[in-house]
Amino acid sequence: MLSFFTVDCLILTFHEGQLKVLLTERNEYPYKDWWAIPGYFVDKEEEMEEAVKRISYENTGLKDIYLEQLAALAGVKRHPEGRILTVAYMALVRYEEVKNKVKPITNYMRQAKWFGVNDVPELAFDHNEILRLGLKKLKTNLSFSFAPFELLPEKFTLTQLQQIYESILGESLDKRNFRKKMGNLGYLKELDEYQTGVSYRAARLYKVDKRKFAKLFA
Amino acid sequence: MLSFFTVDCLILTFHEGQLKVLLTERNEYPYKDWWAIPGYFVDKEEEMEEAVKRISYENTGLKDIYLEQLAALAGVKRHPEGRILTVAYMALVRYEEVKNKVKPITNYMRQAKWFGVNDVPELAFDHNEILRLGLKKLKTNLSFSFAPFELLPEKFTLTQLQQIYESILGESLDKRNFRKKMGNLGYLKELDEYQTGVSYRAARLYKVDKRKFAKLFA
DNA sequence: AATATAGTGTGTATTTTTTACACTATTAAA
DNA sequence: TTTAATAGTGTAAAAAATACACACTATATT
Repeated sequence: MLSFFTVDCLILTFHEGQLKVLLTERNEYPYKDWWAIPGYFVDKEEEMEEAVKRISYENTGLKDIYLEQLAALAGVKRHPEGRILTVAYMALVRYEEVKNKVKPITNYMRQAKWFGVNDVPELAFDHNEILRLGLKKLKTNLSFSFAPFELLPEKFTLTQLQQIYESILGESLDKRNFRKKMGNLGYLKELDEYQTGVSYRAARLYKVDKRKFAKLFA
Repeated sequence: MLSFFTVDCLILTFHEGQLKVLLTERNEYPYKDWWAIPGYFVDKEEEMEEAVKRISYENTGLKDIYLEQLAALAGVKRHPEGRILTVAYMALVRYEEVKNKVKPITNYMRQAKWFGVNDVPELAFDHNEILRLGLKKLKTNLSFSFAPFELLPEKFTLTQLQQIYESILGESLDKRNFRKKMGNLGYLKELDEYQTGVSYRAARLYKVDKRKFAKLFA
């Protein structure tokens, strides 16, 4: 009589100027050998978000990540053994923090790999739809979401921030106008620090003032 | 091994200048005698949206209504017999079309009644949270959603439209600025018809040009 | 030392959008 | 015919968004 269902976790990051999604190659029926979004069954006594955190930890080695619920999908035919409802979440992670940790710790997945979001094969179940929902939500909420900063290191350059906006919106933005607007928002703190290790003029670093950000959207 | 879950359907309408929500008084354990959002179990072979339509039909007598999925809620303790996942939907209906039909056809509910959304008692389960999610979604998506027109008759006055915006946003708007902006959007068709049955100057009626609307948000 | 490369950093003019604000017109009922 | 209720309308100022071009800095390569 209890609910029996799965969670799927769309894990996105930003690297090499584009949004990337972490996919795993399934090693289990159904859709064996297909690429899929990480996901698994929720334990009977486990809160749904805990399950998502567990699954994303197993795949990225990260705890305490940014999560948003996307949707519940429950098509009668989505699983060959009969309807299995899934609740899809989206997680945003910083590439620098995960790049050496990514590997599926479970044995029901063969390998994990980052794919550019525009370069994703046909996925198991309705996982292409979940990706579509995640990208749409990112885009729709961009102007009042903390999401862009979840994809960046604590200290970042305005060019990095602009690249994230551009890849979420799918269009290029004017540099001067972008900086003017970001400045006007008032929640970016200009630091007296600069990029290191670049072979060109080092850019100034910025931080988000989380208090001011939170106050704006309270 | 199949998923077993419920759907809940937040049914909203607009009447007497305010948003109203349809609540039913439960006649069944748990939360017997509490007010609740209409909802019930999804049949094994039934698509989730079909279940929502069935439930909203049982409560409003209407078919073909506007539906949006809000969220899945699955707290381990939300049901005393153990975790029951629910998928919450929001339905928008026209008061004129439902006012004489509203009554719960099922026997697990005692009565159905419209409540102003700011005048809702403590509800069964996590239903106050579902209401909150629905109102937030309405507000967030207002500027690119067809929702306002789902609450109005096919032909409506600009004052009616403004009242809907005002109650969704929770603030009052300037009449001239509102009309200017609506005019600029370009999807309202001015008709050569006027209100009837009012004891003051009759207002002009308008329609939405659905094609133009769809084109704008494609 | 010269050159190529790549990304940083800045200002202004134009257009568009938003905001603030008050009176006249129409109708039905008293 | 007066009253009450709501419909309907324009303009100016401010703010925000957009379009647009060039010089600067650091490094790597030859």
